Amino acid sequence: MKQGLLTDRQKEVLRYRKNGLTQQQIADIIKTSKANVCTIEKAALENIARARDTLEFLYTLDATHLCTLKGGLDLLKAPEIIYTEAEKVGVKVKYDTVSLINRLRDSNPDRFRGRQVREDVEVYINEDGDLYFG
Amino acid sequence: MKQGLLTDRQKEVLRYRKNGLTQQQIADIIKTSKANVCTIEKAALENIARARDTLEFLYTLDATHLCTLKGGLDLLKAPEIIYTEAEKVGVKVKYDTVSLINRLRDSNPDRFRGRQVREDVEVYINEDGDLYFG
DNA sequence: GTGATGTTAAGGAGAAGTGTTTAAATCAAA
DNA sequence: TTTGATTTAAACACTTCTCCTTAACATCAC
Repeated sequence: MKQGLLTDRQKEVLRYRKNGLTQQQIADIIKTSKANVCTIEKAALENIARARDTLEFLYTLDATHLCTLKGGLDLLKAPEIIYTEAEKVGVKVKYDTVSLINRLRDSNPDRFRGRQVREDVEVYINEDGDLYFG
Repeated sequence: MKQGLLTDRQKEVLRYRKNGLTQQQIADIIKTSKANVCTIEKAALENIARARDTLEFLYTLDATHLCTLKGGLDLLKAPEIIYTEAEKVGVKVKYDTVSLINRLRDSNPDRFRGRQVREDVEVYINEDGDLYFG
């Protein structure tokens, strides 16, 4: 099985960066353009973020499905819906209104436009009142 | 940015599996063959393993490069090399000979053939004597 | 402004991943 | 042994990723 998201190239660049080299210096070493080094580094960081996100998802498997935030919904109405649903299943949400909205928006910025939910968002909650969005 | 390694299909299958459904039952629900469900589930688990592996790599960034095991090297000679190098940098390796070899082989099975190292393997060590291979 | 650093966009070639089907193989339990 | 569950392999169309180049743009320090 292929293992690890990062390519050899990406690891190489990350190591050099960790050692404080500039993109130009790295470009000289690995014989390519600095633009390319930038691209490779960016891809590497995205891959790391994706890895984190993937493991984050595993939590939703242990959590129970709470509700679905329908596309078109006003983001500011989400907390009340979630609090109500959480109460039904007897769990206290561990986030206040503001941090709940922040968590929601941070979970996947692409799914929101201003105050509006663009696509359906599934909401999961675990025993601790932790929320996950999928 | 695309986020998460798992496709919707893969998440769907994992959720049904978590709920105890058989591959056949899932196949009926999502209207495909059970073989396909198996493939999707397997791919999902591989992706999760890859995510873990990716984050594991981050540790090597905080570690210092110890040495390179050259292709063709006898695997059984690796521990001595590593112990010697670790001593030079003043760190005690936290693995005995046997578990060191196991860790090495587990790190990436493809890189070994029997007792022989096929490709160069970079060895990293951190302050705790933990080893990472890249 | 000049130079160094970093980012972004557009495009291309090759590699890899995904979902799918079909068919065959393994495995455990009734 | 027969049945249900799971796994594997091969093949195919599609999509996405990766690395690369070139060229332009944005910061920031000197």
